[in-house]
Amino acid sequence: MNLPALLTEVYDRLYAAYGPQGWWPGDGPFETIVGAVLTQNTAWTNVDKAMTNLRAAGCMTPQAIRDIPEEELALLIRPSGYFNTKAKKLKAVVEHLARYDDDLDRWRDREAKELRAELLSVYGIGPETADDIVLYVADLPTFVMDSYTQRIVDRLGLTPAHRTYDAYQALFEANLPAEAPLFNEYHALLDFHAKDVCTKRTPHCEDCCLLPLCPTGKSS
DNA sequence: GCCCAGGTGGGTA
DNA sequence: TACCCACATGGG
Repeated sequence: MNLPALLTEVYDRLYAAYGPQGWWPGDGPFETIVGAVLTQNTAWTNVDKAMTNLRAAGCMTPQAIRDIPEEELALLIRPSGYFNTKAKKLKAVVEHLARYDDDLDRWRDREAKELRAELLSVYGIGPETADDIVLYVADLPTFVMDSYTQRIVDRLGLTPAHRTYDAYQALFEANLPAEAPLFNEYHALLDFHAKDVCTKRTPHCEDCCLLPLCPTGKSS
């Protein structure tokens, strides 16, 4: 099976097994950006506590985060871990948003790769966070990779020659139509599969929907 | 108590 | 380019 067909088969199997995931369209573009930063190497349950604190303090707007002292911001987001670092990151991000008068709708007309490159220049925004924002905020097609999705790629025997973020990402982007809704759903399905179905405790579940596609005979 | 969570930036060779 | 390491809380 060629790569486009294989990746389409993977998607179809995941979708059939789990249905639509509905990741991150709900709470508005700015909350999505905040969540993308706070969730860096952090469980979402902890991010949720920090987000609740920010809302309760009236700090869930770019201007409010610009106005609050960094030390107070750090205190609010403490439950999400790395709070000093993340406070600095959020400050850097909202500083960047001021260029657009905090109007994130302006990103929707951009080229995905160009916006991605711009975001990467902001302190605290690395490849995954940039892709989160491009895909889930600007609604532009870029494929989000993370540790879970890389693990599934590996189990499918598709590990790229250079095991870099960009190489894993290119695997999907070069072999699928560049459609934001597809990339959105695909990433969410991969993540759900790796995190909530094939956990480390049961790495090779016998009824895994991807098992027939894994060359090693082990599921993801 | 131990491991890990939807990473990133800075330093070193 | 390719590794290290610090950053830090909370749940299983």
